[in-house]
Amino acid sequence: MQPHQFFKLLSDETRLRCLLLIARHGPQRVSDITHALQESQPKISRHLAQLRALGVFKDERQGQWVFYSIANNIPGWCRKVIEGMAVSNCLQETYQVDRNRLMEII
Amino acid sequence: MQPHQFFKLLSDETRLRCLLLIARHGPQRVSDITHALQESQPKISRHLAQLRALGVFKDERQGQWVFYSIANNIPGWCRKVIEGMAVSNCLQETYQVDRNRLMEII
DNA sequence: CTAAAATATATGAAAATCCATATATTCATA
DNA sequence: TATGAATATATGGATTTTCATATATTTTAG
Repeated sequence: MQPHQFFKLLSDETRLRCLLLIARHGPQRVSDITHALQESQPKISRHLAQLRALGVFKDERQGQWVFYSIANNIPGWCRKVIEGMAVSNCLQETYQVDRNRLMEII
Repeated sequence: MQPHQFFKLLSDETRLRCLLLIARHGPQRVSDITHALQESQPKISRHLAQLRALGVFKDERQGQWVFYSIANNIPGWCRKVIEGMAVSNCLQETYQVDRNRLMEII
């Protein structure tokens, strides 16, 4: 994965919201992410597929649900960016609202 | 500056090459960046303008030349991403070639 | 000193490409 | 059949790039 490809994933706010949610709350079902972000299911599915296509996410079916999570073999520099974001104060209200909506249902 | 906006800047390889070059070699003239990256002058100029528009770069005219450099008031989390990249092993051959071409002329 | 030429950078306009989204549909599982 | 997830298609819009040219500064010729 080339740096500019990884950053392109982070350049879309929907993908960034998915990533941050999973970075902080672990593996999640598509339906729960869809609810947390209040976006359409196809939209979420497409963005998750992009994150998976570059190896940032992995997916795992469990019965009727598909769980997405951060792939365990992502490069160290990617992990550093993700974790750096999760702890920095750069995160606006949106991201907190997503987390709140998620925590209400899991 | 919102995280996804900053990452969008980094999502273009030309901009990323400009940024890394300046992160590691300090303020540079447009013409020298153009030479190091072997890209057209308008192309470089436009990408530098984007980096400046979001406050990542500042520019300073010195006579006939314009020097671009990293703005001194960028958010800490941006600086961390930039510096993290500069020291990581994520950088491919391209970036090293840019640096070599720059060092031949400065 | 002045006018013209050369150099450095920026920009307007057009073309080409890429991207995100919505809707409808399909696939997979229970 | 009902639910959850993925995909096909169409479309609007954004982004990138190029070409030609404009602007600003410095150098050179007269």
